[in-house]
Amino acid sequence: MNKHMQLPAVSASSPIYDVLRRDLVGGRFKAGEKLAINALKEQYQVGLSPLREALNKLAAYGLLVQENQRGFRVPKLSREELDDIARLRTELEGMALERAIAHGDAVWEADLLAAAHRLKRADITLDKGEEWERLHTHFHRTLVAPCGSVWLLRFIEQLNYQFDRYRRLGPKMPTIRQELDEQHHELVELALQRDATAARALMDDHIHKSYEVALARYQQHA
Amino acid sequence: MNKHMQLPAVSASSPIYDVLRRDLVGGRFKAGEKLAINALKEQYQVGLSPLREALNKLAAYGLLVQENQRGFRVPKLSREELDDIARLRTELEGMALERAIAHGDAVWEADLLAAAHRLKRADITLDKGEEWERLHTHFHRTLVAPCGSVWLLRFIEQLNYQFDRYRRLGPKMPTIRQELDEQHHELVELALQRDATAARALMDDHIHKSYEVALARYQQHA
DNA sequence: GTAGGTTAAAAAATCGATTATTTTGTCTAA
DNA sequence: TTAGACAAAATAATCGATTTTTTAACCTAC
Repeated sequence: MNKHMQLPAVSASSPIYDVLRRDLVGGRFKAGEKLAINALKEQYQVGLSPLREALNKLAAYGLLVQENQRGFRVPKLSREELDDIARLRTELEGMALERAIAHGDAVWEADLLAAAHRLKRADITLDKGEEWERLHTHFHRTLVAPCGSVWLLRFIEQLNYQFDRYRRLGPKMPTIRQELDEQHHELVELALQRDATAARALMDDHIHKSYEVALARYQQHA
Repeated sequence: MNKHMQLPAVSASSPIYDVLRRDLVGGRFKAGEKLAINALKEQYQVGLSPLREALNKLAAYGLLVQENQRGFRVPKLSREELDDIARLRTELEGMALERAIAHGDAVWEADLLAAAHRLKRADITLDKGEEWERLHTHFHRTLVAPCGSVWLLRFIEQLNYQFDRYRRLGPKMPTIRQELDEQHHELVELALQRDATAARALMDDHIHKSYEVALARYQQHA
């Protein structure tokens, strides 16, 4: 495992919190939808208190909107917000990648290679979309992990969840995905070569391509 | 009021949440301290459910640490984290300020002047430290408000709360504070002149000076 | 005297029920 | 027909009590 710093515990390991976050990011709820708490209670087979606490956390985290005395709602999607998220991702992940390349050690290099390999394997045997998502998230996290800033990592994680709400609106697009997957490996190569400038440029392009996928899906979605 | 975008509702207006956040940022709890929920319940005269929901939100927001089945704890302070926060503040607020200067309109200019003036007034009649803090936060928020990025504003807000946990460790330092206050007015001037480069440089310096204050207090605190 | 294990006390988390608020439907009057 | 007021239903929020887990104290055996 990584020896990197202890995160200030964003996700207390409450199972219902994790499950709900996964379902929100994965698009199991419609954007703008109002959550019927009692229905959720049954659907997920949890008590009211743990459920409400999870919803509160998710709201603080930006994956739900809490309205005064009227419960919780799935945030709306908008072109403007997608642009915002993609732009900030570019800035923050670029920054983090540069720092990671400056500080990452041999363990990081090994982790990176492993994460990229597992991702490719999961892509070839392309069952289990959820498993691919997990590995994809893990790869991008590994890439920036040794950037040295706990807070930067937190923000990047948050932005990625938000971004995925758009990206995962539609079904897979095999051609563009293959292109993106190749970039994953190129990113590893550049990172191992410690070429921060080229890596950052590629990361910019990678996020931009993902953005175009997300945007297309968002526009089809309407 | 501002006509700027609807934030994705970070703070649901639960009164206990706001009060607790203020007290956490203001240093009414010791860093590392374990929160006794029943004591809080009495102290703040609230029920268990609203209290726990507030604590959960604060944990998701990074102002508390939630440990598996052992309640909530005030996060520890560390030199490394302070450095991290200050550095990220510099990057993010600099970015936001540049964008705000590019997009801010006449209403913004007026808001800025008003916020700076109120802050100075509160400083002269220097009673009510809490009121000064409110106005200070409001000034810095106004400065970057029209940056056009909801998420950037969220992250900056979060970082400022964290930063203030360090800055507010000790009593006022009149000399350095005066210097910082002058910078507030200079920031307004540069913003009105739309000199993004100079404004950003000044902001860098402003945050750096604040950082030195915070660091001194943190070191005295041990 | 210390390590390991058992029990008692304390605290956190959860549950079921109650209360308060909002939403929906219906009726009346203009 | 429509706007407004009222009542009923639905839903959210809160409360008090119970259950579970952790922490502390104590005891025993080595």
